[in-house]
Amino acid sequence: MFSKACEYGIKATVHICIRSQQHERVSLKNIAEKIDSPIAFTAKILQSLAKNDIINSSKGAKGGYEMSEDNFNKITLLDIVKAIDGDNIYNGCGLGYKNCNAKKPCPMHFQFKSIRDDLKKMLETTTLQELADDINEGTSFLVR
Amino acid sequence: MFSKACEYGIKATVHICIRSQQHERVSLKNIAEKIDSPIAFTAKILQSLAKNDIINSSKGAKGGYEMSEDNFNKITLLDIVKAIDGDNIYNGCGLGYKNCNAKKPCPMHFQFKSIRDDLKKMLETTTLQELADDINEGTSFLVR
DNA sequence: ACAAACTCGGATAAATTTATCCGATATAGA
DNA sequence: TCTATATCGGATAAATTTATCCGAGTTTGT
Repeated sequence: MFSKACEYGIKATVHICIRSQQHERVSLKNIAEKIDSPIAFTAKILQSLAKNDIINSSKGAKGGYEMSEDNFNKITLLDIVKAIDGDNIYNGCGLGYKNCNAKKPCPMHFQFKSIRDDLKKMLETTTLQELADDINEGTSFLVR
Repeated sequence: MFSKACEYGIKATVHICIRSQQHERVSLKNIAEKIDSPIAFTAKILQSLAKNDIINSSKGAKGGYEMSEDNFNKITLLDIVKAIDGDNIYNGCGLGYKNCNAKKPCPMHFQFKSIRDDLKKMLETTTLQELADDINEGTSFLVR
């Protein structure tokens, strides 16, 4: 469904959000350990999340990544997915046609559209804060 | 969403179904031209569809691919997707965890599950016959 | 029996995604 | 100012997906 880069990006952002709620900055090393991801690859993903203003990064000693409090309930899964995988997964045609629309639909168009719309809606209504809170409450689990 | 191999596989099967409704066998070359796919790559995909009993292949002169009439309304999109991409897209965890379930859910688990279930339901209730009929009626389009 | 028209399947190659390495640069603290 | 600790970012490598090539085998029709 999502690329590995995107999976890592979501996990990382959730972890950063949780720690930022506790006013703690986290290092790349810490993140990669927590979410069990390759460290250097994770660095690239975090860079791109930072460039997209989803997280903030600080260089140097005591540096690391954090999320601004304002962003807790502003950033959604959609922001992350869009930044890493682009919008193809919830906007693109199921058969890969570039010119597929209601006027000239591919055979799967209408069946697919409602699923894509649901997916998009889910992504854009799920905030990082919700995800973090669930984990804090023990309702869901990031680390296995 | 789906791999390119899977997209080609769906398009090819729909085309084969349409021609089989007209009692015509189609060659690899004809299929690849119609669905605008790389011919040799398409051959591999057709081989795997044939091995999964979704289509039948015949070697030699006048050979090619066809679908048995019985299969028109038996084969669904799910059969094709399962044969080519596996079941991960509608069964797998959104964050890639292998041990993600209602008892130990990942942060996206429940939001995702309903979408995956919808996707699976759509795939397993859409038959090749329906797709072919829509095209025959001019309601949808395979060739652009 | 032979030739033409096909698919099969193994070996490669190209493209993309995932992953690693490392020097450059920035920051905190002694 | 110096050192330890971080991220940044460019180069490279490994793995996977996509795509190509071609000889072998099969079938039809002559």
